[in-house]
Amino acid sequence: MEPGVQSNAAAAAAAPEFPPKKLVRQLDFTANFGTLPAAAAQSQAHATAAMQSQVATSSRTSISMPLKIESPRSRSRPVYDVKDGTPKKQKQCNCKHSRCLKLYCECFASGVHCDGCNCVNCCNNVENEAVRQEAVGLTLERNPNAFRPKIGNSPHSIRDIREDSAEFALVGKHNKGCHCKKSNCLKKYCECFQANILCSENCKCIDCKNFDGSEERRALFHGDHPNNLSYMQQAANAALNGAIGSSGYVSSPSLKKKLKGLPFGTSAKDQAIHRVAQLNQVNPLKTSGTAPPGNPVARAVNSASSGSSKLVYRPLLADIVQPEDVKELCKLLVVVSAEAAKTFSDRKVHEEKHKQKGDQTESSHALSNQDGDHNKKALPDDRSSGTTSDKMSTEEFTSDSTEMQKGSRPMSPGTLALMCDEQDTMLMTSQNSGAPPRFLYDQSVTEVYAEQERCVLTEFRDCLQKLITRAKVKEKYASMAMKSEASSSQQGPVINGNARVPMPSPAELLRSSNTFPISFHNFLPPKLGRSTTENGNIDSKTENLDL
DNA sequence: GAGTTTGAAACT
DNA sequence: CAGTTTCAAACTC
Repeated sequence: MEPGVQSNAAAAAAAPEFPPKKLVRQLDFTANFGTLPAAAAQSQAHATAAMQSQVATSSRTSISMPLKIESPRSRSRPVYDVKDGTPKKQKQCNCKHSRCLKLYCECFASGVHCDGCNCVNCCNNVENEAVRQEAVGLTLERNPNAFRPKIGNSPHSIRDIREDSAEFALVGKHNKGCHCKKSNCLKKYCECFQANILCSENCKCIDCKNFDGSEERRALFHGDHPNNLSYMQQAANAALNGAIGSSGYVSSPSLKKKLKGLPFGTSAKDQAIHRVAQLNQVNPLKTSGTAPPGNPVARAVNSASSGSSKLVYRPLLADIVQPEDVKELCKLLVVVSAEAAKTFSDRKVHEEKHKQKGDQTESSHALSNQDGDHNKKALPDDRSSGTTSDKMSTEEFTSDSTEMQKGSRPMSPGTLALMCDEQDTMLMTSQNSGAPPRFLYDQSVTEVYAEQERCVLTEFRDCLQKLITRAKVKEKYASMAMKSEASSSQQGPVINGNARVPMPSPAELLRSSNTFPISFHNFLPPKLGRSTTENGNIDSKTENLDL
């Protein structure tokens, strides 16, 4: 073994100043380095360097900050197994000429020591910590943001992604943007693609096809590959777990074949798109402001390109769940959440009043009662009408309230991330609705969250169950329709249970059938008042909710 | 597994 | 800042 190449175990043992190698890399959507000590109120470069220094010397700071310097390269760890989604062993670099002291090296770029890598002359280890630190300094000198996450908040959040886009994209944006020229931003050469995000206006790519609404991208992510959904699920899971684990995302051989098989730049359609892209200069995003789908020309081409002769994958739910339904559901859940907060607050107020009343009664009658019973007696009777989980959530979180006050909130990072945008709104809503604000902030924020989460998840579950029922019914009808078509010997290609036959297609049959409602609207719960009117307009209860 | 392609990083 | 070189990963055969 070369002297520079170290063993993983030795590195881990000898490098207590660095986090364990297998730490899940976290997507820092906030990129919030502003939480660094005021003492580090220098440039961001210094802040980052100071952070490394702090970490390296295991010194001060109880401040919440990433212990590990995030990789600017989203292509690195963790790698998830494409089959079961479990984390695989991390990748190892193969550097030969950089001594693992430049950003070429994934490990170095990730801010971790090389650990069981196949590198040559590695200096990214404990034995060469001085050299390494020097390299870190040089790198930061060149680029103060070198070790910051490359993927930041998206300017086009979920709401801006076209609802009818079938493909899945994580919300995020490459801070620097990619500069791809030949990969159409649809290969892992592209940092955006690798991070499973759409190219943004930051990108300077040429002939980009990694935009929302891109047929090529859609084909790549949808196709008829049975595992594609699981890939997406995996990516979503990785994201929810704070990782940008796209590395294992397109790594399946079958999907590679699909990639390989894509007729990039060969079809007339592609040429048309190419021309449009060129008309849009390099990166269409830069000229259209949003995405090519916002560009009428590009949209037209995309639309035309999905011609009638092409086999189109149509999910069974395609006719049931309309884009507006998803939006609608989201709004409903927001309302449910707000309602839950309000209800919870009202209940608490009632409890307080009840308790005070009880105190007065007790004090007027006898002083012999023990104080310790007050809280238990104060538990409201009306809670008995609640569900078991209702009680549980309240009680178990009440016991945590002191811990919560200390700043520790028993909430998953995923939940936090999901709620970070909404929680303030929720609390404001609750306060404005008459709930004692101090109570919310000082005691029961966690309880409110728990209650909201419970209500939202319950509502969502109910919707999904109904959706499943609809899908089953539809599947049955589709199957029947196909059989009848087959028997009339006008058989067309069948994809996933949806026959593409001259006419009438099962979808048309289904649409024209009154047997069951097509629209998702129809089985959204009437709770809180339907949030859409008959003609599909959103009523005043939800229309001002900014999703 | 070797060779090629690709695009970020580094350099001029 | 633009052009070129270096580099290592992704990809192809």
